[in-house]
Amino acid sequence: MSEDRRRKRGPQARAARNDHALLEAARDVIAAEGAHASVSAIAARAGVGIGSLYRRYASKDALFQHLAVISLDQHLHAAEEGLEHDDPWDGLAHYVTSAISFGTAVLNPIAGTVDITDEMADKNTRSDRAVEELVRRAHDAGVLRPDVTAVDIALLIEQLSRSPLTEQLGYQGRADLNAAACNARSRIVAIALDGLRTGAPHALPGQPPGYELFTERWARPER
Amino acid sequence: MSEDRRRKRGPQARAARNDHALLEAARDVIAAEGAHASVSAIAARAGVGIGSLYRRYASKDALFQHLAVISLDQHLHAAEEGLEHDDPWDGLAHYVTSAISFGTAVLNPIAGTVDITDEMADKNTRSDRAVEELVRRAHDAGVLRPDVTAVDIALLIEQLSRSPLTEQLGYQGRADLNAAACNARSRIVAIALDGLRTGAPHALPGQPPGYELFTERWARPER
DNA sequence: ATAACCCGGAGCAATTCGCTCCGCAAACGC
DNA sequence: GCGTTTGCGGAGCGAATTGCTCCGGGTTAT
Repeated sequence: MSEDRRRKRGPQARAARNDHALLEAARDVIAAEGAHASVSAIAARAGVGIGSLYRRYASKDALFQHLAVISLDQHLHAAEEGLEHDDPWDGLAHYVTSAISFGTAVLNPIAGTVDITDEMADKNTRSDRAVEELVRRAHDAGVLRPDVTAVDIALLIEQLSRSPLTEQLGYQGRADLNAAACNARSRIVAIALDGLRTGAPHALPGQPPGYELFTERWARPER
Repeated sequence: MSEDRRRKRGPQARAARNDHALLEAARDVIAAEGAHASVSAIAARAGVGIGSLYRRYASKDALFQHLAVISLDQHLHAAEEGLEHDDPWDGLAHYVTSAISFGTAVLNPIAGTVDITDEMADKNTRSDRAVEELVRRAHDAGVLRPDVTAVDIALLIEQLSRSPLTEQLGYQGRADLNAAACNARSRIVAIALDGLRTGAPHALPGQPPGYELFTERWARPER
């Protein structure tokens, strides 16, 4: 086990890697289970003991708080990156796919457990503004269907960010299933994006998924 | 409280209504929280005591089992109804919207807790076949984009069936929020359907949603 | 009024939770 | 080489939550 952790030397490097793994694990588990996610599940998914978790974060709430700050940052960053694209559609699509891929999903589930600082509220406002600007640009360019609003897009992102349990199960030593889930999700996102867009459909990414993503215990006849 | 329950007379009528409310509540709560949903949450959402729940179902597992059977029936029924439409697109769209609206979402979360009878596996096979037929018809008619498979659609349905917590919160005496959530969801479904379809976008249903669906505690500046 | 019926929720044992604490292994100074 | 330091993992604690039982109270029919 420690073999994997020694690619960079020193205890500090391992600590940093653990910290990152913890945040990512927390994001995934919360996206799948909501705010009820247990610390032991998060630690297990990160491949870390709960002791290590509590050395870095004073409490579960502190972890969630930190996660909320980070997610808010990522969200704002994705929106601003979108505005940097010259092409209005590319900008909007970049924002939507980014927001879905790192879990904007965590923000709403844990919104009740963290306390929102002024700085966080400010970032939230700024990203809302940026998204509205992205939408306006796309509307003006005629590439986004005119009856879709920024709120529609926000809700779509929230809906598509929630992980089905499949991904969680797939993680435990089943990298193949995890990859299949990523592929399937990217196709769904592409479908939704084409639903937002005016004009002809755009080719779907990846390979068509098979039935393996559905719970195996749910007996599906071989075909 | 009992005033509301006496629209139809007699204890049997009330019992039947309770039973229906229980199943619907279980469906909603599971769609929002997964298989970890607690019986007390289900009973509370149905507006009945836990005693009444346990008079009708021997255990939590029994309730889940019954719910799985019913959902499987509804799912198969929706697919077969879709095949009865003459228009291939209408048939597919009917299936997708139906499957999303009553929670096909419950099936996968609870697949591990129920035991699957031969009859259930058979129904599952039949609905898979029916969906594939729906997809084939739509492909042949050229109304469904050719790179979308039946599995893509199944995964899309699963993703869109999962309820955000908003709806759960909205339920508790906030009919307005619940209606807003339904409206917002129907728009998202319509967007996804347009992403599946070839040709020009189809008008979105309902009214553009506002930000009220996001957790209120997540401070959004009034605009 | 009496009997039959069903509903709701307090309360029980068991499980799960967030969290603390301590024994252990790896890196460092000598 | 050996002690020191540092961070790790997980057994185990009390508290909270869980699935479930059981009984007092209210409603309907007679």
